[in-house]
Amino acid sequence: MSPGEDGLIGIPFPEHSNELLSRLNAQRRTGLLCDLTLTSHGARYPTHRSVMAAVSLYFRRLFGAEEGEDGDEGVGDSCSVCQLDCVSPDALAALLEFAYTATLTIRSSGMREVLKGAQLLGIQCVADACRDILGETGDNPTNQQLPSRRKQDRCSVTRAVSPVRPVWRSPDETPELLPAQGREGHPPPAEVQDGDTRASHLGRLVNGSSHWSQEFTPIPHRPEDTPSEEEESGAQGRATPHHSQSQGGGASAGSGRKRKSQTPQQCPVCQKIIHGAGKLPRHMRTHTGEKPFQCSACGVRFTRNDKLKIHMRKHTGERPYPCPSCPARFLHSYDLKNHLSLHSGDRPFECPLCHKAFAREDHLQRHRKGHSCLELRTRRPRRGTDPSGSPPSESFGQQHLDHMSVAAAAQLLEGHGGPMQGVPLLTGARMPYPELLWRAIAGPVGKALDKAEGGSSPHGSASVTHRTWEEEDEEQDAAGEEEK
DNA sequence: CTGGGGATGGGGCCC
DNA sequence: AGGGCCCCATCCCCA
Repeated sequence: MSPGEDGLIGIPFPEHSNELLSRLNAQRRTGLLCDLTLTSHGARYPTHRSVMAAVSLYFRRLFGAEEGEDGDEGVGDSCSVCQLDCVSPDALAALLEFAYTATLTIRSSGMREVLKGAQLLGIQCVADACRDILGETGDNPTNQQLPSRRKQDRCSVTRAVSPVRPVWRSPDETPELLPAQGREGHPPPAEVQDGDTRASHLGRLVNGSSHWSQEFTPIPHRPEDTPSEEEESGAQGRATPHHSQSQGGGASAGSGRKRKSQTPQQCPVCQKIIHGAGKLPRHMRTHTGEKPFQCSACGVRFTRNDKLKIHMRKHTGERPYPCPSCPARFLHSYDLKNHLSLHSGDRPFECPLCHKAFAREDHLQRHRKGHSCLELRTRRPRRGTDPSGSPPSESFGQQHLDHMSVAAAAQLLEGHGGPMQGVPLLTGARMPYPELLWRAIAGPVGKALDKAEGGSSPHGSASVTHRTWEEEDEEQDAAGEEEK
């Protein structure tokens, strides 16, 4: 892994959004922290402004939470009741349920009312889903879990504002949805189409489908390296990053990164470039923790099916790698390789400092990381130089030479020097998340905390130090001056 | 501290 | 392009 160039790492918590929504819903049901009550024909629905503003463009604009709005015109905190008689109570309840559960549960007979409410309130995905069902299957009562879709004719979308605006008579009065009339700070609807006459009491209403859809139109100037919501969610799951190739004739929105045509793909979480076609989903599971491959014998789960396959050898007793020199058999080919070095007595991995030889490279690394090689610790090299100060063993091949230089640098950062210039060392997902987080924040504050807590990370990984060579140099220099 | 086994994640090759 | 299979490097754990 290329150590995070910017020192930032992403630690996903896939369940967070669900848990958050679930708790908000629980608060709604108990009325806890509810600061907004929606009413419809006498029915009252306690809710949260922030949630409604998040889910509904109407409320976003109502509360002045829309980007670029200063909120001056928004409804102040004093208003707590919003009368929405234009939306039927059942539809309003369904939309609120959707807002807090991400699931729309409605009767087919109420589909049209929900569609109308979704259009009025600017809940685009619900409106789209309702239209799809009404248009495609009409009265399909079974399809109650409606997918969130953005399928629409974006070519016809024009910049539009809320077709309706609330009227607040006083802080204690309830607002009503009325036709927009050029609200200050907002241009009037750029394109007002023939209205839905069913909402007659709202006066001239627009066809909500196009007026709210702009809300979900991809932002053309979105930074190139910022994954969209769709990319994010897709990458967090098993899907590969993608753009819909057919929407709007392709080519336009988002400048169309064509990852699919490129073998290397960048992880949206850790920014690592993953080589190999189809390898990104595999990598993403290291972030999500998803382990879709379960052993049928013992239930242990794995992130990869090839690891499960190897695991199954433990149950079947299969050890496909026999040693030609002894009866030993092994699960892995590299286990056999390690084993063969025992027969040959080869110890090709020699510590350049104490010249102790090891049969395995990782054992050499461990040796050099640990406290066994005192010479390394006393003769600490400057950062960026070969820690040994001498060429490695001649038994090393060139490939090994290259490896050693890299490994040595990694060791310096990992085990002896700490992150270079405070940049956390990204050593891969093998490091537990708390440790990764600790390293991510292990800037000056983290180091100070580290020293204050005896040099241990929050969960006791005392072997991890965050001191840099510069820090040690400074300390040594200071000590030298004190001696003078 | 060391040797050894096993787990994990990335890359290459192939289908 | 996606996935299977394999190898490799690295890490963790235990004796």
